[in-house]
Amino acid sequence: MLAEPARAAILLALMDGTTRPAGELAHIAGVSAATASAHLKRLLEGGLLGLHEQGRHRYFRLANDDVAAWLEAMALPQAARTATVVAARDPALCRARTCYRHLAGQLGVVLCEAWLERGWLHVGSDGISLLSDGADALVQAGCQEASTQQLLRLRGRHCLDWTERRLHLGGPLGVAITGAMLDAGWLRRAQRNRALLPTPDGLRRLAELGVRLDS
Amino acid sequence: MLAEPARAAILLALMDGTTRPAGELAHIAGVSAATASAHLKRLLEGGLLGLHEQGRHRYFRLANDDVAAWLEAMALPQAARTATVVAARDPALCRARTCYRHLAGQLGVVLCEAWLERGWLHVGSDGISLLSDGADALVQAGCQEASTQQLLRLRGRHCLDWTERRLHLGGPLGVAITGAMLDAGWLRRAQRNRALLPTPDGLRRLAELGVRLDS
DNA sequence: CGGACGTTTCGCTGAAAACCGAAATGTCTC
DNA sequence: GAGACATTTCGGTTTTCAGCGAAACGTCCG
Repeated sequence: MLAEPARAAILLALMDGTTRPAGELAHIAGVSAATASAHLKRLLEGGLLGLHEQGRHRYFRLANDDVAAWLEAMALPQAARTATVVAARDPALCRARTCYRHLAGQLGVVLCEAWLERGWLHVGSDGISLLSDGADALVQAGCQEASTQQLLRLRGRHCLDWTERRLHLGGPLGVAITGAMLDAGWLRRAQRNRALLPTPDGLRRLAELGVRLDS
Repeated sequence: MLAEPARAAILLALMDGTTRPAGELAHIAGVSAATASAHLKRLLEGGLLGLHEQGRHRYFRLANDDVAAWLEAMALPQAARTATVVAARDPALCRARTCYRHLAGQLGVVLCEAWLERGWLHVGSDGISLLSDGADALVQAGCQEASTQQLLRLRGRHCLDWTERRLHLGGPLGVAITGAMLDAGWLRRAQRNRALLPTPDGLRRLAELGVRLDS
């Protein structure tokens, strides 16, 4: 499936969680609409893509979080070679970005590390869970959008960061926490790419929670 | 690389950590020696295989643990469909087996779970480490082959089990612990497949370390 | 209704590569 | 040194499939 450059380009373009019509994906992949249509059909039948039809448009997205995690894992060996190049090109992308739908980059790694240290995150055999101390702290710091009940139920998983080469928090729990921070205005999505820009207020709140960026 | 069934079969055959000559791999993949030779050349140049030449034989193996982990990750979606079939076919394989070179199956999952519970394993952002309590217990239980100094330095990583659907201990630390248990005679390799057979003595020792199999 | 637009289907071409048999290479054994 | 064996290289055939243009289909808009 990923052996074809055109298909890889399509999947890569969707890895930020966006939803795009067929024509745009054809342009991104650099092939004709007819060719792209054939690829999209195969990816759809292979269960890698999801589809949302609306009028004469057909919007494609990754099928689910598992697919995104799988693609991240697949891309690791290749990314190891070009990681330095990517990192040097965009510092913002290196500091904080979305890894599909959860927080990655320096900020993601530091958060995972700090909260493990404080005992807010617990690693069990069924995944990573957020303990009540952590959930309470998150809400008290102003992240009211986070539903404590929900956060305690969700489980996360480790995800290897291809710029930092260290673990950060992914899975449903990671997605929920990242979403709550976006809703609370701590982070803002960049227009151009997958970068996440911390707001001044967000930086302050995160520091209260033990998440400090060196630079 | 994996798009070709013949190449996939070759890699799959080497995933148990074995080392096999070209002719055998050709037979396993169901292609002629000439075809297999071409595939092996590509896999070698691609850095996926390692080579050990001995006389007129050329023995191939996976290049390193990273490749094995990568293949495991690749195979996950497919394994999910056929997992039940495989599990039903061989109970021994389901209880304990090698996942490349570390312990997997029920025994691997239970070990990881129990030692996390006891605080012998610690999950940090740089991987999973064995704390001195755990290393001491392992040696005291009779696993003298384990070098305490070395074990404390090594780091492990989570590995998702495709029969149990839960996490177990992989990475260099997992390999070292599994190797020590094999050397100590707690486990024995099966002839036919990747199964690991616990010896009566091994079962007793493992139970002392909190690793109990239900059945 | 009719034209513009996004998308898919169809028919076809060309290039990549998987595959095999035969021959060549290198190694072991007698 | 001769023959058996494992493996690779070479030459050639066949299969596979990405890719495109043209046509067909369905939707939106005036």
